[in-house]
Amino acid sequence: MGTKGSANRQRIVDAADHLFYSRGYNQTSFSDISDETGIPRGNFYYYFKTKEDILAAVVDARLVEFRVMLQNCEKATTDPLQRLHSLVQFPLHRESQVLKYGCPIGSLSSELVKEQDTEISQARLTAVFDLLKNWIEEQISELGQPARANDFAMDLLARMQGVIILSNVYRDTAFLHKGIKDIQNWLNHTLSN
Amino acid sequence: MGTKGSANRQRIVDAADHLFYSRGYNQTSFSDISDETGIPRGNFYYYFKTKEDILAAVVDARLVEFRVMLQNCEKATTDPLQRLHSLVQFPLHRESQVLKYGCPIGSLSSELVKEQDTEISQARLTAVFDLLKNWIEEQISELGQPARANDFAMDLLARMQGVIILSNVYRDTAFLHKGIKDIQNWLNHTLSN
DNA sequence: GTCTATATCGAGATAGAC
DNA sequence: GTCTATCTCGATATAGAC
Repeated sequence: MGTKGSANRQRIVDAADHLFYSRGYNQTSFSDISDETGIPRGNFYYYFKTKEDILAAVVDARLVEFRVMLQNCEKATTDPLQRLHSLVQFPLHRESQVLKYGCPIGSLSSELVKEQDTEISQARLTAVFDLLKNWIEEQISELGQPARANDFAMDLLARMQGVIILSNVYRDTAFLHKGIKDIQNWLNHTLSN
Repeated sequence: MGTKGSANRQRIVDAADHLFYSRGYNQTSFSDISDETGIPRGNFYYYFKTKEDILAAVVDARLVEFRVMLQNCEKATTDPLQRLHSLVQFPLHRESQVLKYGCPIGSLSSELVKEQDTEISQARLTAVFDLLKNWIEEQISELGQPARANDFAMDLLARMQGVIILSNVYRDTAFLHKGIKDIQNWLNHTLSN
């Protein structure tokens, strides 16, 4: 175990990760996390100074989760276009959660941009978007179109967020599938120049 | 004044509307609304039984705001395609707020889908999306393509939400403008069949 | 390291005077 | 209709025993 070892710490982060996703950060209390882990409230302060510190740990955890996801996209194939397809399909592997709770980074970001105080977690949040954005840019560059990489990455992220939001609001599984298919068609069309 | 008359009631709704948008529903307290209006907390309960009742009134107010916006789109021109362009450009008229707080209906919806208890406001929220969706469908039908109306309306809403989310997260004014321009190009291209 | 007990604060909500 | 005073609860956070 490193500096962040301890099984209990990890259990707290896991429960918080799940609860922040399903209920939202502000709607999740220490009691909720305590109920889910069986670890008493007061104990949290041995591992974290504040609730915001737990949030930071959760965001770090999501960063790791997304890195793993991207690595899986890379393992699947060496073709950058296919890798992008792999990324786009990812929400389908989490379909029921996406329909119920939206995007793990998009919905959390939306909640945290409203935060008046803390600007700290703000930077952490765009870090997850940046991770995806940079990875997409790499794939585009490998396709020999580095000049379009930035614009394209932003467009792709925007489209995915839009499809997920609408699917979530209407709990519309058909639209989620159709929206992703449309993005894939757009991928093929726009990257074959 | 009708059943919902009273200047004070209106001032409460106006302040809540603004605060729910800039801070979020759950992050806005009665004290916040009291500070902004000068009306004491206890007084709110003369006009509303619960905080959720205030939320319902705010959603109703946004419904009215969006109806007015759509009516303005209709006044501008009789051409359905131009009316859609008018709708798409709307976020630019609220640019600074959109960059800071996102979409008034999108961000509120994202916050409220997480609500475990109340299913009431849930239905109210999709009502605003439905208002936009139905209006878009009307325009498409008038263009003689009623079969595509539903799919097209969902796509358009998803694209706008996506562009707004990314603009908001990165506070990227250039992307907001570019994203809207891209949607307009897509509008022209896809509706000229 | 782990747990209980408790402090402190601010939230939504109520009662009742004026 | 308007205002003050107050209730109750649950939130984050702390102290200190074991």
